[in-house]
Amino acid sequence: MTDPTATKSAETLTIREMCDSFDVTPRTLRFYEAKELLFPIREGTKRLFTRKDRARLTLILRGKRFGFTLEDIRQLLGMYDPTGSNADQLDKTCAIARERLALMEGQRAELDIAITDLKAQLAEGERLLAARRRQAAE
Amino acid sequence: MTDPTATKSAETLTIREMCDSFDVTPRTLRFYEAKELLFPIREGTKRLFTRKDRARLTLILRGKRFGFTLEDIRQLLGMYDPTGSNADQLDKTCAIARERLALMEGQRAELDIAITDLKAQLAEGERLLAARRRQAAE
DNA sequence: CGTTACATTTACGTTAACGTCAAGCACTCT
DNA sequence: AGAGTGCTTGACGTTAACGTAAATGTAACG
Repeated sequence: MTDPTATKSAETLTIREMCDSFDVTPRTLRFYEAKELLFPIREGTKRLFTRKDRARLTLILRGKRFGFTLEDIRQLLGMYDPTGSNADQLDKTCAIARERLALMEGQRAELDIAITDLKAQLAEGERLLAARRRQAAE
Repeated sequence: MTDPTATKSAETLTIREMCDSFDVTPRTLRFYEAKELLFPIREGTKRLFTRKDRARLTLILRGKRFGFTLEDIRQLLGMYDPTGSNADQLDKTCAIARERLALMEGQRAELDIAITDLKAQLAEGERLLAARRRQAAE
């Protein structure tokens, strides 16, 4: 037992299980693999997604929601996974991370502005609506 | 003076002035006009951008930074500009705005998570780097 | 052993948001 | 009048991030 060749089941997910739990299509997962964002185990011809793949996918999907490109995300993922981290590779990755961080904090500030703006406009819009309803009720 | 046919200058900007002050290309402005996001005055063959256009462009560019599509943004702009706002049009626009608002607040929450995550990873990365430098100095 | 049910690869299609010519007006300067 | 500069309208090209279809494989079920 715990046969090293028996990589299947329990800890790993099939492509379908993966799709269901993350709400993505198989095409997307294969695409991410082609772009070297995920590295599922190949059991014969099929793919088996590990815990690491799941963690990475979580980060990928999160990154996407902020307009980062997959290439941006691929570089950032180096940060979360220390494979092939020689000295100046890690250094570069840190530099990238600092840039992104600054970018994200700027984005947060802008988002706050946008939220405040939109709230104000919404209030105004609803004020107008209320006024019209009063008008219509006369 | 204040000739109503003389729509040019002072209050309005040419396409180039517009491009320079917003850091976009002419192509972009024409594209936005084609998509009905901007409505510059046509002085003969040329475009003249009004104060309203500038306000709209500010909002467009802001919206873009959060991954909203131009179509999303076009709908939101109805909110900020009450032209053609009959009763249930305004109502719909408010509904859209509320959705977006919820979306943006969710996005802000996630952004906070992502920032915290990235900060932690960055700290870890730099800790590793420091350790290696001590190693290399021995 | 046939077929049903997914998985896989290959490859072309699609959408958004512009970029990049090409060719022609419109002004202005000389 | 000629030259230059900038603006205009097509119209085709491009990139990212997948969608979708076709052909093949394969694992399990009855």
